[in-house]
Amino acid sequence: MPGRNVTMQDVADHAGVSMKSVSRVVNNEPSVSKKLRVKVEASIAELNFKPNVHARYMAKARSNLIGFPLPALSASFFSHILDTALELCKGTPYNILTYPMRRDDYHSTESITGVLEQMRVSSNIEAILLPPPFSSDVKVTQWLEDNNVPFACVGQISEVKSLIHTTTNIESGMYDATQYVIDAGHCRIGYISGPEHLLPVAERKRGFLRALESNGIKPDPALILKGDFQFPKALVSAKTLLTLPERPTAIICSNDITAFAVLQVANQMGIKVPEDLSVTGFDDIPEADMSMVPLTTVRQPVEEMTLIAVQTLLSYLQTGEVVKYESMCTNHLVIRRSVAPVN
Amino acid sequence: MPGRNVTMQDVADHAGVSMKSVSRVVNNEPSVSKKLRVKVEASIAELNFKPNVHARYMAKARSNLIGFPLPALSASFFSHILDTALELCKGTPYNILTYPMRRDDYHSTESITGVLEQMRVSSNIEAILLPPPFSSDVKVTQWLEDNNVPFACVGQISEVKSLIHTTTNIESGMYDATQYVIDAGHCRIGYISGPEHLLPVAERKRGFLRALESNGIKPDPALILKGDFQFPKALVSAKTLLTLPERPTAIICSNDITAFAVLQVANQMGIKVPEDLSVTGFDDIPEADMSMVPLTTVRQPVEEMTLIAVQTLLSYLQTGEVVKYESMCTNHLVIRRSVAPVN
DNA sequence: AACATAAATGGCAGCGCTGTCAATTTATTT
DNA sequence: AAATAAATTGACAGCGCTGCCATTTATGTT
Repeated sequence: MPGRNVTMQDVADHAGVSMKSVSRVVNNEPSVSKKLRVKVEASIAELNFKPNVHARYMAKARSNLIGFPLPALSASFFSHILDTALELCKGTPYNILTYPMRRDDYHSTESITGVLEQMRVSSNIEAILLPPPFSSDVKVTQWLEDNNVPFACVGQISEVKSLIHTTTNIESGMYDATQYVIDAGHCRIGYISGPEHLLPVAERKRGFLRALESNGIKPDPALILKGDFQFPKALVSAKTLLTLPERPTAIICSNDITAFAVLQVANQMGIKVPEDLSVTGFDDIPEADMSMVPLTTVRQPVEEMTLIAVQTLLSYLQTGEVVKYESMCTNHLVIRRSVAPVN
Repeated sequence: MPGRNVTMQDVADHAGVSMKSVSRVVNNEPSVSKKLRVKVEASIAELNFKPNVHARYMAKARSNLIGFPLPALSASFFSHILDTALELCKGTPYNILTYPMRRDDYHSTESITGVLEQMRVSSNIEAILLPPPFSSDVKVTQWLEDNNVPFACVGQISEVKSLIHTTTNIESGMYDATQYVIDAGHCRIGYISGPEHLLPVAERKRGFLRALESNGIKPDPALILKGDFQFPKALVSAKTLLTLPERPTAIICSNDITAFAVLQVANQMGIKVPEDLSVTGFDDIPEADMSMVPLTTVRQPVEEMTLIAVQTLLSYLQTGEVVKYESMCTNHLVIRRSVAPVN
């Protein structure tokens, strides 16, 4: 066991200055003479002093902590957000405190808000960076608003006003994807949706429908299925669509996972993609590019959204001013090889 | 902004008892009368008191914190570990503190240990739960040992003794996979390795080689390639293997990502899997099952390993005794559809 | 050179909690 | 019922740091 840790007082004694001076150096406060700074920094280095975060959070009225609830989901997506956010906090006094959520925790709104409450009260966080799927859960955002917790949403939309919502033109992203498929000559086009009570999911569908309409294609209810974004159910939907007497020549999926299911079922049935069936996804998860036939899909600019969300949060926390209320980033179609001209 | 938070003193005043009594109730200490407990719990509920973690970590000599460095990698794998670990901490005084690592942070050993040092000194963590890839980085484990930080490794092996290593019979897992392919009649078998300086990666290769040998197949150097576990390089390796004048009828990959690359290249070249080419992976990441042709691969029992690692850690922290030094879990072949009898 | 002003440093309380030990209440024994 | 032991509760310091304000030192002005 390592012995007692080096404290600020130790450094002060070693450098022959007051503790407060050490504190000033550590926190880069102004009005510190060069001489003092050099001396103290030497002692810090020699003793290998690291300030104790808990003590700091205790002493400061403000914790300088931004909470980030980390969903226990397959998660390159969240790593991406987190990575960007951490990068932005570098050089500011602020820090990200991740709150891993257990799977159970986000089935009920109650336990989500329970965790948020925990973050707020126990750890004294000053704001929350809210990633999907929480960012589009009205009950969650409502709770945050009711409790006066500043928060910024990444990548989704919600009716409740956060400090800032970063979102993308989801509707037109899906419109573009659909148009692209239509341009390839398809007109019997299947669609597998997700949990439509979430606004962004509904948006996706609207984009699809609008593209159909503006091309004079009447939506066929038999070709439009409801899914849940999960693989197992998507498998069933895909099979349903592909065993139709007159099956679609293209299937548009509301997320990439669903598209993978379509790919798998098609392959199993001997239907060739993209020759006999075109498929598109949404999200552009990393695996979309690693798929057996690389998936044409819509990419959300996660990094950009996070950047805006965190910058807004930081500037709000530091100045108290809100710069913008909503920011629309543009997503775009990533064309790979899962769509081909109709046979 | 929410006003001042409810403190333990507030609860004490409200209940008309001393602060220490509230503390006792909150911490479930013995020798608290039922009457007191009821009274205090009522006040806690009424005031919605939540203890401040920072204050607690300050006051306690021991922080009751286990650090978990969270690699910013595509990460259902880590969520799984985290989830299991959190579950196990429930009901103990211990907690997991995640330390998200930025991508840059784990390219150099120096910055990894920098982060670990940070965890140890700044947050006063008592132990570390070490997931891959850190768990097989000797420099990291060595550093932990040198600094007397108790740690438990999940899922890898390393020469440095941690409190406990949980690992699997990697070698024989790969042996089984190879044997399975050989049993299907293949004898021209390609192999794409990973970063072999990591022990577990070397183990995988040994298993492959041993299976070849015990079946009297001489390893062909032209068929054995070195990769880095990443998709782009795997793409190149796959192409190399499949454009060979006499190309292999099966390719064994040292991880699933690599196998995906093989699948993609084969598809692009019009080589049918599994009819014309059998492929196996290793790890059984969730996407293995969602692949266009579901991947036959070797599954590591992550949950079991985490369970053992965390339990050992907890019991060590609470009793000071070390129960075991190494634990071998068994992985097993998950047979799906990417392997078929040789044509 | 004497004074005013600004810059640099130090002293001390207190953030919210728990550990130690002392004070009080309750139960047990003779 | 008094004396002793056991259980329960409380008072207070202190964990390591920062905010506030007092003090010292350097800088500028006439």
